[in-house]
Amino acid sequence: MRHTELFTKTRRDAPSDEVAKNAQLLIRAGYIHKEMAGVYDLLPLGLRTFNKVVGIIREEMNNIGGTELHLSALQSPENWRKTDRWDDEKVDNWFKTSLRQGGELGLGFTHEETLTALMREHISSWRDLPTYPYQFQTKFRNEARAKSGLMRTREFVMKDLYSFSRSTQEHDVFYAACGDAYERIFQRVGLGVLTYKTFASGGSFSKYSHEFQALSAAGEDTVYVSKEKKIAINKEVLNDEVLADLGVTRDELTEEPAIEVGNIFSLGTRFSETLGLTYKNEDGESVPVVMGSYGIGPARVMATVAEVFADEKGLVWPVAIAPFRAHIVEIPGSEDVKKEAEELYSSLMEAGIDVLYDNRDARAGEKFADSDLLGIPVRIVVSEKTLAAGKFECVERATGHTTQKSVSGLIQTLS
RNA sequence: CGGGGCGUAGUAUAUCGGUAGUACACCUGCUUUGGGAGCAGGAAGGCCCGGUCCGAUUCCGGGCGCCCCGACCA
Repeated sequence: MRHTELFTKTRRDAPSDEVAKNAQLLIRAGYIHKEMAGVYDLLPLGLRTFNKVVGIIREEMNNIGGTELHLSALQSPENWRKTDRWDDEKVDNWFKTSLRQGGELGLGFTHEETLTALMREHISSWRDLPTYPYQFQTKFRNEARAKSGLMRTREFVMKDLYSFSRSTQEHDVFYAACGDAYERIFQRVGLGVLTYKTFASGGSFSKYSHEFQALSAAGEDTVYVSKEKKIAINKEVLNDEVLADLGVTRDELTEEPAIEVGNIFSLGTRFSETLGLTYKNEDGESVPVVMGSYGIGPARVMATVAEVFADEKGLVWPVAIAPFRAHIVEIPGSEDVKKEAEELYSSLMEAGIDVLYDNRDARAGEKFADSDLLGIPVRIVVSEKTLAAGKFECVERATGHTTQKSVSGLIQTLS
């Protein structure tokens, strides 16, 4: 993409109504726009990174047998009344509205009810199980207090997968596989070393659930971590019994703030029993389906990566989720420089490399500052200097490491 | 939802009971061109409603919005 096609502008100043680093940087760099408290738009650059995160999650979900679908955001109260989650006394973060001709509606904050009810049409035999539908879909949560930029918003896309299994044993196998897939996802987006599969409150059907907590000063959660043993426990469930279960002592753990970037949860038969999702087993008996739910918020993942990797100059993206692989920065000079930059841009595009080409007629200082702020992994400078040298200047955003490369050298490095 | 703070051009800010100033961004021209250029000219602003006052952006009341702390966060 040519920079002149990108309508967003960078800002020198951080917005006065944001304190969170993720929001300040993403807004300054033109990745997102704040619509209101807890509600953000994804601008072209932000959408690119968001989609890369989504792509990684999708691949990993498909790899463990997930099947993508898309459920509605508008929810009829019917199923929620059955599970006793419609009443405002029970669930206080509903956005509710009504139909013109009367009748209540809710904007879904999760999808257990809808999907469980819908699966009654498709699951009737043991032969239909297990199955793992998932979606990337907008959730609405009427949070009492939105905060920390993209970390806690009122409208956000969630990848939510729901597992439908024949037995707890079968469920446990998938639960573990999904946990492993989550580890790969966070590894791939660059949060691997920071992210801990964390023991958390399990609810009525299992002793624990697991949260994936990325250690960060910006985190809202508190976890107790053993970095040696790669064990983490949410503060909410820290007690002697948990310590004994996990074979750690309190002394081995340090208290750390962390961001919950994902969670996996065993639901047992709570929803299937309440909503009547059963199957006939091999003996012809009607048995409730065993369920689990598994969530990741791609925008929160994006914000977490922004938060933990940014430096004083701006964003720093891992290659896997950067909006572009490389940033051609043309330092305006003679027509030859322009021609050279255009040719390089064409060559890289033809080689299938995602590249942003800063073809603006602006000064070097401004272009370098913008390039740093955007955080694209590699900057390729085209100028009178590089033209004279016969090679392009190639700078890694994360390290500042600079090399001189030919077109073929660049294509090789960036492919 | 409790407590605190804030609301002035596109952005970030200043001042003031009487003409609202600055920087960046924007428009025009000239110069400049490897780390957010210079000069000249230009366009652009007081969240809403009410009160006090000769006069309110300023003071008072209410509303709305935003931020922070706490509570809350299947």
